Amino acid sequence: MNLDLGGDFLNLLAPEYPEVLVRRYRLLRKIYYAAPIGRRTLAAYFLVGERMLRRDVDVLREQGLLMVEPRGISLTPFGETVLLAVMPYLKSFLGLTVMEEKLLKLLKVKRVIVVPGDLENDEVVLLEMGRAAARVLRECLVEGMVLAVSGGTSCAAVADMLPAAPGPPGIVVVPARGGLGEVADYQANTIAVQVAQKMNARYRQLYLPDSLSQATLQVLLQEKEIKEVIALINSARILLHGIGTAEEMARFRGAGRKEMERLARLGAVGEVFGDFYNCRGEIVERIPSLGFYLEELVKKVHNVIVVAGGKRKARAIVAVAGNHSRDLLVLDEGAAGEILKLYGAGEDSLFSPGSSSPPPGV
Amino acid sequence: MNLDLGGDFLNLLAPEYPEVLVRRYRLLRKIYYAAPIGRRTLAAYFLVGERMLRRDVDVLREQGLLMVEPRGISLTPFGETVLLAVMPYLKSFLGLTVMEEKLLKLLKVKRVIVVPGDLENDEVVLLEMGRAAARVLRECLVEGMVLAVSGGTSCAAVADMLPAAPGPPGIVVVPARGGLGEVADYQANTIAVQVAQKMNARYRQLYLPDSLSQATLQVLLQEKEIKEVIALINSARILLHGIGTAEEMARFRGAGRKEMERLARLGAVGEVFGDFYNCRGEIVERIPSLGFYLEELVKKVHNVIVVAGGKRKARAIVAVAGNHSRDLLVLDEGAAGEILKLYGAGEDSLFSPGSSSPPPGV
DNA sequence: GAAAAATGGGTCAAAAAAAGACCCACTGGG
DNA sequence: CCCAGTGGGTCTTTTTTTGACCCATTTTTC
Repeated sequence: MNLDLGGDFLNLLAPEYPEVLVRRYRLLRKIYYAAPIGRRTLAAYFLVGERMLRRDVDVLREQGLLMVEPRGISLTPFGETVLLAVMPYLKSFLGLTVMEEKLLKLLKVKRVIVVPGDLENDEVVLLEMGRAAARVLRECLVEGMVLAVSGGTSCAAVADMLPAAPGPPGIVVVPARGGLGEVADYQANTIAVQVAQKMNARYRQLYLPDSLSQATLQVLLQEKEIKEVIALINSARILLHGIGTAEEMARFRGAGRKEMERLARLGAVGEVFGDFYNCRGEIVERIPSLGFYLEELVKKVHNVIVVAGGKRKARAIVAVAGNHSRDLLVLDEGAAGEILKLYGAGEDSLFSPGSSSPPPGV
Repeated sequence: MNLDLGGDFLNLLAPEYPEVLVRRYRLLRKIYYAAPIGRRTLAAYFLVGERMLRRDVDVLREQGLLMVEPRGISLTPFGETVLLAVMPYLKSFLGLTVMEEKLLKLLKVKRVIVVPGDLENDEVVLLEMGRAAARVLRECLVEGMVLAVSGGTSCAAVADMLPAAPGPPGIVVVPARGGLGEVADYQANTIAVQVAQKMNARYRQLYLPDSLSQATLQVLLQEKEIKEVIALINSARILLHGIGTAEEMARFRGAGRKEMERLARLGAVGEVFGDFYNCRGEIVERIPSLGFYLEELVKKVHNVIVVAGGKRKARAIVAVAGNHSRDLLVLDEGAAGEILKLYGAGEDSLFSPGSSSPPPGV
């Protein structure tokens, strides 16, 4: 699709246009996810004045894209259609399509989806990523498969956005790891349940705290229930997981200051399943938790789907997906832009303010 | 190219954008043809305030598309590049591409080029049409061919825009008709000379007033000089001509009121070479002028190129090109839109104010 | 069922941007 | 040499935008 070039040319004639376009799109998207929602709530969300937001709402209402009712603002059916239909064009327009192509070359992934926006500015981006991943996830499901899901906000978003419709028969959903001291909503166990219920599938739980002494772990691993679940995990054909930054994950696991410094010295930037990766994708530290590690698992799994977003995760994503094969990577524009800025030819964008794009001059 | 749909979707989010886009494009184009040109002159041309025009100029200057110097405003090399490159995208954006496809089906022409804008609002459209026709014309030229050109402003524009570069050897340019009482610049003779000189080709002139008594005509036709030129005309392989509206042409030939009424009664709407066509493409009246008529000529000619624009010529164009084979029709958005409104599924556009496009609502 | 929170619509004044109408120094072609 | 035409600057007026409210109503919550 050679729309990009044309879009760029057209933008030279009306350089102020992309900004409003993106602003209105974000508005539309937010309403889609939060409807019915009020004017003031929206204004607070986007950190703009109430009146300013009102103007955009008025324009979009006049276009028949949204309706404003006493209970709040929502999309019209037409608005929903447009929101969905406009996505590929907007992606082309924003250069996300070429970003995807660049990332395909840069990373060791079979497929890349870049979602417009930045997780760190706009939380609906997380839902959007979840929706994208969920759609692909459903396509991958085959009768009788075991699906392993990890924890974290990203995976939770996938579960959230998964349409509630029966999947193929015989699917079993298992958590890909034990419980971490997280909020229940973001635990692998919780997410596994949610996914299974939406698809009307079976599920198993893994009651195994993540941070245990080796001795205790060995004892627990003899338990029949736990052994069974671990066997299931190891037989998974689909694996869905997120990526953590080394710093956040270490802090999260209650690492002391000494340990943090050690990780930094080792160059750890990304974390998955207790394994810490440096920027070249080498595992520099692993927290012995369960009897399996990601690397062995990944080799047997048919489809590995990764979901991660936000600028701050750029390095972590490259660390994990740069040298280890993944089948699908869903990320956001913020992370994608940062990755290309760090490791490839960077492209600045509109969603992430601060990096304005000066015209090429003559 | 499915850019149109995307453009439409994107326009739903920013409905005010197409207007500025077109306005800036017209500005750029006008400067291209009239550079160096001053702010005030431009403002007068577009019928807008000086300050308003200034803003657009400022924006485009900041984009590096044009430079403003003491002698006036002109395009930068980059601006010229953009102006040329943006054309196909703009045409898609404005729906001209689909217009071309519709016209191909509606009319009996092998190829259609619709130029953005309306001749009647913006005179550079004429030049733009001329440029488009000139480019194709040059492609058609083969060594030793005879090229017959007609008169009128449209053909004059083609001659104007023809790049001054030698064509294939042995080309002979002849006027396709005798002199009409027109301004010299628009006479077929003049245009033939201009075309020939630009291509460094030979040419012949036809000194034969268009409106003569049959008797006088017969005498003149015995002249060796004239017989030779007529023979050349009849051997032409390329024919370039415009289209006149019946009314204007009749008035132009000094028709009385009675004759005008007669033509109207006959349903004459278009005129070419003294032949008047009704809307079904039938010749309802012919002014005996030379020994040849268009129909016989067209059959022998390899390439017939027609250039005509302006809303008021819509009916005439259909009358001539609707039932008589033509190889290339160059027209403007105004005429194209009017034709489709009259004879096909009309599409309203931005160049022709007055026909705003309301959103489809829900 | 009542109270509380949130909704859209409206209004008004302040602020900012746009627009119009100039004047001025200067260039460049005739 | 002159003078029409040029861009730049500036002033005021007008329009638009923006912010900050209040109000009647609906919806939710307790």
